[in-house]
Amino acid sequence: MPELPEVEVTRLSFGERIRGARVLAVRLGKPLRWPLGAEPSALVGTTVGETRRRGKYLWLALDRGGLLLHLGMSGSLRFAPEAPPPGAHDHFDLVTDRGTLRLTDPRRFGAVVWSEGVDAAPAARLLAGLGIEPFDEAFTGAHLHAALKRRRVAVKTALLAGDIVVGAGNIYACEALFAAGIDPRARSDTLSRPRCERLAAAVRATLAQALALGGSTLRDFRDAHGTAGAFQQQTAVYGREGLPCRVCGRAIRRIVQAQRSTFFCPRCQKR
DNA sequence: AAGTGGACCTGCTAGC
DNA sequence: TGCTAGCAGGTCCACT
Repeated sequence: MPELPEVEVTRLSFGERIRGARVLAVRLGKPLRWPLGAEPSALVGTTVGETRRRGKYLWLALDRGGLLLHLGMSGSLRFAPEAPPPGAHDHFDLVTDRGTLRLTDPRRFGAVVWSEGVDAAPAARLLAGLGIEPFDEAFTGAHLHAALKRRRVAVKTALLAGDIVVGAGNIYACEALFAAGIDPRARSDTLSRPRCERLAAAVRATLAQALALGGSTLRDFRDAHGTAGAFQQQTAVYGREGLPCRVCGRAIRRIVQAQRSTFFCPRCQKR
């Protein structure tokens, strides 16, 4: 699910509300991708600080250390004053005096990991190697061009890898490539500087638009209030195999790259 | 060293 | 109606 817009929408929907809350209890469900790495009881009595995002990770600061959260493929967070009894897919509850922050994640690719700090293990190790933030001013066409030059993979694969720029997952990588008029199969080191300028701008614009629409809800994404996103209703290519391109009318194609579906318009997007 | 494929886990849908 | 194959928003790790 959750690419940068969904993670950021989630953060915005509970970060301020939970700030300053006192932790009353921690409840764990089935195992997630990694163990919590702390005794749940050790978190009780601490106070929640700032909620930050890095790539698709969230960092929830506590008095001492904090929690690094990832939503995986199917995770979502809710924060509400009253939480119903945990269901089969509710695998983490942070019960506070202002409400319960609950991770629901059917596939359990998500994670909640306690760490002494963002810059300490294990958080630091998970965040190491992440690419630049797309809304950072250092993410320029020049930066992208230089990074893509060092690879010899399909440009879509390079975007998805997340070590050049973070945040664009399968939906938004497809959408950004369409917006930039670039064939997802084009080899990363063949893209001209001007095309990289267009691609960098398209990545930012696509993510910004998705953010403004509350993200994409394909099946189960919700923000911390329980609200669904709306971006999925206006994708240009993602999930539109066989349907006419909104620009030229040609049928959108689906191919597989790096074991993921890629959608593109064979006329509007060029190598 | 970069590139590729498998692994993790569950649920839903299309097709027979 | 019921079963099965295929697919799903991510990313770490082992291997070539």
